Amino acid sequence: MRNDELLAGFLQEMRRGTIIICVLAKLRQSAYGYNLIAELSQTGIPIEANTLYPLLRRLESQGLLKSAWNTTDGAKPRKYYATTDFGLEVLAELKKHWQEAVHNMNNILEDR
Amino acid sequence: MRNDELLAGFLQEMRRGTIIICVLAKLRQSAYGYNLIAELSQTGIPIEANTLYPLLRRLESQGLLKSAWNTTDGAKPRKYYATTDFGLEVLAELKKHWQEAVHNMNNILEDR
DNA sequence: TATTATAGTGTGCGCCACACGTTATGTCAA
DNA sequence: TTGACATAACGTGTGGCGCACACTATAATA
Repeated sequence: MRNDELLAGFLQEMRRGTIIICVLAKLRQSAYGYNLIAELSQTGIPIEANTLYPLLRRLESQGLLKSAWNTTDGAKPRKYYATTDFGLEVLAELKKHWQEAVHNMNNILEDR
Repeated sequence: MRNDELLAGFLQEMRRGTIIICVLAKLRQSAYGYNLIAELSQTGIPIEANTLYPLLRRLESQGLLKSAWNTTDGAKPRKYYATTDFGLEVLAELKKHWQEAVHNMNNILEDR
């Protein structure tokens, strides 16, 4: 396997665990899928639509997100998602662990 | 599903992408599996033996690690692994992307 | 003989990406 | 005007990969 293919795989794995925390954090302000993809992309966190949509549904089924269709403004129906209170609790926990992880990683990376 | 079960799953996902970079970094000094587990655990990065062993083999098959049995000192045979030059290159790339990811994550987490 | 150190395998499950499908809205030209 | 095409927005089915769990195996040591 070529160098860049290998790397691409690893980076994908790296993103994998962080996507959830990104989504929960972003959806403290409600947004719809298509929009979220653009915003995350802008912030340097690319995510495929085919990855995000199932993720949103999963997080909702776990009670971390709530959703509502917005068809009122006469246009394309959009499904707005937002983080629930429970989601915020989980986010806080994840954030804590994330920061610890970053700290630990830095130790290992800088070590010798 | 209960709160802590959910969290445990997410944290596992979070570790998932970082394990490779930890292993590559740690094995700049050669070590054997059982030992590595202890060292990583000490640094706050727990990893299951059943996870690490296949990982080491995979990374070796990808040319990122090299291994050698040490049976010389008359004791339990230990398989020492160490990061190859190629592995070091990949590590450098991963490190770069990791630091970017941390930066991006911080933006999202602190935002608003 | 039991425990611990050390390495390994087989299986199930979850998640991401790829490919594809679907509906609705705008838009531009014949 | 209308048909063709792009694009916004949401969705599903499938494959592959990697982690964890449970388990096996061997050597040393107490």
